[in-house]
Order: sequence, then structure tokens, then C-alpha cells
Amino acid sequence: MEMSGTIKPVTSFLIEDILSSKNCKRVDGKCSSPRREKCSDWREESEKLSTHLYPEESAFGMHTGEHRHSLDTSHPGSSESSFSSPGKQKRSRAAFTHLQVLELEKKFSHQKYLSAPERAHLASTLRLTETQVKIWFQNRRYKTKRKQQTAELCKDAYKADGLGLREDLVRASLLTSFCKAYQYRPYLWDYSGAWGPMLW
DNA sequence: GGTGTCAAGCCGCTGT
DNA sequence: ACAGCGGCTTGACACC
Repeated sequence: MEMSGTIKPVTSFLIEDILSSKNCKRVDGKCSSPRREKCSDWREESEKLSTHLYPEESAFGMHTGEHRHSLDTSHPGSSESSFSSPGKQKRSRAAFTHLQVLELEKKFSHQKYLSAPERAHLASTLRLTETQVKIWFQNRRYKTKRKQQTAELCKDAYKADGLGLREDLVRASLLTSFCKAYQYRPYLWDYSGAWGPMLW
């Protein structure tokens, strides 16, 4: 369990070693956020990580074309950018590299839960902390569940809408709108609140 | 400025 | 006591 008040490592333990001091240069020139200040050229990082992951391969084969920096190149925030002052400290959100996410997704597609040794191995392979891997899987499971629930709800809504059930029509169309609007945030649907009686 | 995404925080619960 | 989980929520960020 994550203990309250504990400060999690927001950086990969070896990423700092990988990162160079030069500012990142984004292809479309949009990477200007303070969090990315120390972001190195993503190719450099990816190649180093790739070499670590695939020592038999000389280069990581995804370096062509446009790069979505926000997903591919960002790295977990540096310790300096996470919690610097003792009081109310600013939280930084680590952004995993494309390669890291790729490997995590690959693993997740095979197994939804990891044992401790498996997690440790994956963490060291991807140069993440075990906590980061654990949380990633946790969030990933929740995300999957959320999408499933949303899909089922929306399916029902569309069905009722399609059948033209008089008593369900208004409710269904409202629900359909909600499905579209809150596709990824079903928890915003307050069944018991003010909207509840109207929709349910 | 609004919105979507996602890592991380928080809390309660369960199993050992 | 501790670790891990689910179920949210928060905060940072990118994109429009």
C-alpha cells in the first residue's frame, strides 16, 4: 500500500544518468514546458534504453518521421522538479517513454497482474522503479475496466435509442450524449445525485 | 481557456 | 505490520 505522505520517486532511477543537460528540441517546436527543461534529445534516450533492452540490435527502429514528443520522448521528472520545498510541494508527473509504454503494454497484454519478481525484472529492464511499474499496471487495469463499463453502458443506451422505446427515448439520448462526452470518465456520472433521477 | 490524458496521491479493504 | 489491490481524485501537461 502506498503510505500517505510518502514521497514517491518521480524519476526513473537511472534516467538522470541517461539524460543530458541540453534542452529538448521538439520537431514542431512545442515542447516548451518547464517540466521538459532538462529533457534531452529523445532519440538519445531511446537509443540508450533500446540498447539496454535489445543489446543485440544496434538501433531502435522507431526513429523515423514525426515524433510525438509528448508521448515518446518525455521522461520521468527530475527529483529537483518534484518536491523541493518542505511544505506544500509541487507534484510532477513522470511521462514514460514510448519504448517503456510499449514494453509495459506488451507485458500487460499477456498478463494483467505481475508477481514481485516479474515486476522487479520489468522495472530494471525498463529502468523504472518497481513502484512505477506497479502503479502503471494498477492504472492500466482500472483504465481497461472503465472502458469496458462505458462501452456496455453506451451499448445499452444506443440499443434503447435504436429501438425507439418511448419511455427510454429521452433517457437514452441523454445517456448517449453522456457516453460521448464522458467516454473516459464514467465516474463523473453521478447516478444518485441531481442528474440521477433524470437519467436513471 | 477548455478538455483529454495519465502518473501519482489518497483511502479503504484484504491477505499474509 | 506490511504489501498490494480497487476505486476514485488530483495535478501537470499537451493539444485544440
